[in-house]
Amino acid sequence: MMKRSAQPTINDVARIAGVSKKTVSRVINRSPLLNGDTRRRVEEVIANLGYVPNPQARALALRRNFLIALIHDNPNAQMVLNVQQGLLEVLRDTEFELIVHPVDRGSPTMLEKLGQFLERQRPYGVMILPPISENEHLAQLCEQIGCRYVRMGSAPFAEGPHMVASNDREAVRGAVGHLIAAGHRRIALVMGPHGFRSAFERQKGYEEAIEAAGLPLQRTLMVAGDYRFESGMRAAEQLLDLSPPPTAVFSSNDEMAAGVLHVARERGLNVPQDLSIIGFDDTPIAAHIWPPLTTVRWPIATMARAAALKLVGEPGDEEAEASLFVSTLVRRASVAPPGEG
Amino acid sequence: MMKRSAQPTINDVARIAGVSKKTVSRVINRSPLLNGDTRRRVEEVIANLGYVPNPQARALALRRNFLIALIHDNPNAQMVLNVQQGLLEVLRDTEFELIVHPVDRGSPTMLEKLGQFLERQRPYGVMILPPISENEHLAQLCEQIGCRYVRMGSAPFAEGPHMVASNDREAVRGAVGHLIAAGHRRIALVMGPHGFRSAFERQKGYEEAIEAAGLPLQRTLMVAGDYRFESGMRAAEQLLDLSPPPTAVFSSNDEMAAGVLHVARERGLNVPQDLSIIGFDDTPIAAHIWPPLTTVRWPIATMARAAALKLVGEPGDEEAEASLFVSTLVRRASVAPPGEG
DNA sequence: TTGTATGCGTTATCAT
DNA sequence: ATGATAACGCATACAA
Repeated sequence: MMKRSAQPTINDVARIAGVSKKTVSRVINRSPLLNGDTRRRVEEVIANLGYVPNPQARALALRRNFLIALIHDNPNAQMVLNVQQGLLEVLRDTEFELIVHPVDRGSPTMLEKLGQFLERQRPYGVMILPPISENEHLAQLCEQIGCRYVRMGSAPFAEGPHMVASNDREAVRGAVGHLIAAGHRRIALVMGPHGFRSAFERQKGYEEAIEAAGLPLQRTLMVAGDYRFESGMRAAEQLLDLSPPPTAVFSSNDEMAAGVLHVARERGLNVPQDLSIIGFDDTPIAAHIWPPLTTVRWPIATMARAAALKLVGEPGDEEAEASLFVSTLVRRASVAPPGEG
Repeated sequence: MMKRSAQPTINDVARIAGVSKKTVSRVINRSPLLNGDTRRRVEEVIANLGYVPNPQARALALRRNFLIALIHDNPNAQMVLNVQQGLLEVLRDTEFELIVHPVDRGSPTMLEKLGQFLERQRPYGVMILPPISENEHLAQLCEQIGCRYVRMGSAPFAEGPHMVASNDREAVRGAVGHLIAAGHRRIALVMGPHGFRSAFERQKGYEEAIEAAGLPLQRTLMVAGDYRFESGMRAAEQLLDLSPPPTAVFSSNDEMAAGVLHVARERGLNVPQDLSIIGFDDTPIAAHIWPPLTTVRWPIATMARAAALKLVGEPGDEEAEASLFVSTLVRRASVAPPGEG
């Protein structure tokens, strides 16, 4: 029976500690009914041997893997990465690993495939990113399969244990309020794509700020976009052709804001003197374009950490209780009072 | 024994097909010694039942998981994400899943921890990103443990089956050559951090291009950076204080190039009229700043796909043979002939 | 509080 | 070419 070459198993621990496998198993799984002495003795052997339970065997016996799955579809790259970082900060030094599973929203078999994935892989928990997180069927699927899940979104559309949300509406209200406070009266909105909760919330935030200031809501100042650079350019062209053109624009994300900036520059406009711009996301682009972009930063990594804690944390963890996170306005150089209009 | 509720198992298939478990197993694993009739019959039952082998059980029996691990440390976000996309394109619709495992280069226990990770998780294969991919000990570790691996880098520093490399040196030679062809003679280099192979290769490419043109290699025109925006700014300040200042600068990545652009703008310089700039990476930033940045694009996603194929593909796959990939110069608006010097 | 026997779903060994 | 039986390493039911 010489196979001491590889990892020690639960049998080795049991034999050396002079107890049964089951007792070792109890120590590992923190069973409450266990003699303190026995526990200490076993723990010592475990430490000496450097024993770590075999994840594959555990997964088979428990019918549950020690994996956290990140499910997303087509959000911006920076967000996915920030989420991964936040998740991994919590998962680091735990027995959990992160598995990334993109899906094709729009595919008719998406739910079916995801169901197969969950039933096969049996992850310990899943983190679902927007916009696919808004899909109620997906949440129900997790529920049915009995898989823990946390949804991320721009508004709290689920219960606390299953949700990490930012307050996009409020944040945008603040951002547009900042424009109004600077003296702007003709403020445009570049919207996100139809059907996205984030786009909806940001639009609402804009509308509420405009109305709160007693300003008229003008449809011509609200133009559609799809969160991409090019759509920001198209929106800017449409907006700057207006007479009079807006003196400021709030863009529902940074990438479109960069597009607006691009067009403004092409037309010889000075930002912010001739046109103020505010974006949303605080991507690296925002700080690196010229002028540096005033934008809304949402605490993605913090939200991801909280989500991971909800998924794998001990109950009662304070940090895991939070499920609403506030975004803040990052003031840089793309906002100024309006010029002579 | 009523548990037909869940997934069908290999036993169900065997019973219905009227064969033994082992035979089903042989079908699944494409064993060559198998009667064609039997195979077809079993395959039919498998299809009818929608049977899929349980990954956890396979992992336990095979002592090998059907996971591909992406190991990286602190490279730029865009690269990690592009790699993930490339990898996932190949892994999609296979039995493999992607698991992301960042490491802390510099930590003295890094190798040890990684060893534990590999022995515990037993991934089917690992993809190692630069700069940690340059660590020979890590490669040896994979070798010892018997884990397939592919290293990614800026030069082919390993054998084909274990390497996907770009030709940074040649690409930079071309980029700097482009500057020289435009008439520049005082061309600066913003270097990457010491110890990075990519930084080294890009520097060599610069030097080779300068020397090939019969130009003098001037140390004052070669300034250190660390691949971050701020270091690009510091480099630019140092460079633009020179008299005469350079008429063009090649930056070893886009982020630093954006920093150079930033400082040039602060000093009232026009780009490209007063200063031409070329970057490296073709990150989204490059296309979205003003002026759009001429830069070197390396085919990260393609490299990642090839790596995935090396890891999980059938032997003989042509696409999996490739291990050197060419980067190309993307000409945008940040290069012009030098003004009156 | 602890141990025994058995199951999880697959693959490997060694028969036939 | 196929099958019976034993791993694989851990957890659970039930007994002690």
